[in-house]
Amino acid sequence: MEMSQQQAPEGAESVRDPVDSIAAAWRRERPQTSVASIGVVTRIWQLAKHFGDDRRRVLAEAGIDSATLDLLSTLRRSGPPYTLTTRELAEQSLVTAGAISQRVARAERERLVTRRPAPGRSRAVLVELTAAGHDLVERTVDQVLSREIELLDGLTAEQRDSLAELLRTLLGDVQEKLNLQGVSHVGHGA
Amino acid sequence: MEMSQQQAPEGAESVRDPVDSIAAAWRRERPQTSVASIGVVTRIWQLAKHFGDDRRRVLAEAGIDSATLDLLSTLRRSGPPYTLTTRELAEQSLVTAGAISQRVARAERERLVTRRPAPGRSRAVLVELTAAGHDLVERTVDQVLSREIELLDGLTAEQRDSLAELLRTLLGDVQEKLNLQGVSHVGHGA
DNA sequence: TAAGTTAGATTTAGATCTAAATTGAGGTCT
DNA sequence: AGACCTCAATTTAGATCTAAATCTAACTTA
Repeated sequence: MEMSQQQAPEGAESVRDPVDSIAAAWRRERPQTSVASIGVVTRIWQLAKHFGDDRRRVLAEAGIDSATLDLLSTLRRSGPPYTLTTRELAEQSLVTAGAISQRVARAERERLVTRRPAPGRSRAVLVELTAAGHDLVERTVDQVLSREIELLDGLTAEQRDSLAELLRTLLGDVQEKLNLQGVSHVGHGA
Repeated sequence: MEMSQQQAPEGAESVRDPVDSIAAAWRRERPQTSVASIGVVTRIWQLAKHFGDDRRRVLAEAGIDSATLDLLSTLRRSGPPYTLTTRELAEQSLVTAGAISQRVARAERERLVTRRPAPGRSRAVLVELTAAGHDLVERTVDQVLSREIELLDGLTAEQRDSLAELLRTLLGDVQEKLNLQGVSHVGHGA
């Protein structure tokens, strides 16, 4: 249950949407503040919030949550034998190792995955999709992705592509700056 | 403590970054799946995660969390008398009314805001920034916004502006589709 | 005015996450 | 061999959020 908002137009120049109003308000209240990032960062933040909230609602009807779908999708996408180590899962999911342990434990409790020590000399743990887990992904992934396409359909294909291109550049920069390399999708992350 | 990731190149065509690999993996595993949204949605999701994680780290050093800064910033930005109703706060923060109650209760415990019933016939509650809350915002907002500018500085000014423009369009569409109107910033939301 | 309704804020229950502490298998050094 | 060390996974502690239940003041209506 998320809130919505209304914003009265604000400062001097053209205030074209509520995010512009935020920048305008800062300029008015603290003229020395640099608001150059707001138009990009706040909109990314809000879009992610909306996408995430919407996905939660879509998935609630299917009886699964985003974190679990993220886990199952990562395994499904990896192809047969649908098995990854917990480390590989953590790398792709952008969450801590502790969160992965908990996600796997939950999914295991629901019989969506199994967990076993890797053969050989490693301490790794292998997580494998069960038939039930596989079925659940097949039933839900397309729902989630079609809903996303619906949410994007106000953009022309050209706009969508230039947006994707700019985001790719930015994400690459940011990951480099954070000394990270992140990924995942359908799980937002799927 | 978030995880990073590495991705081996994948499918047939040009796989240019880890997000492309996700789309390529879906095309390989489920050719009927529509992956058109992934290049936009997943990148937005990951960027929001990185921005959020980074902000958390920046703010931890200053002894404040993103949710509290979001609250204080919204009040600060609104200008004198730095007072808003809880409803106004919820509208701008994109979180539930319950979350706002809890945020305000925490901030009140730390003497960063005060809370009192609105005069007149309404049931509204007025939340007002204290001097300590005002000081804390002044000390931290610029830190947060400069850090964001740093994270964006791989883009040229033109790229940043077209990105902001495309995001504005998309956010407008999405809010309309969700029958919402959302906002906030410096709080990611600030 | 009394009963019932509405609307906004708060509280509660339950889930999830991060960061830190712990565990335990393997490997190393002497 | 025995004592350490290292690394990955797990567990724990604590924080926060959503959704739903509750509370209560302000209205409505007969």
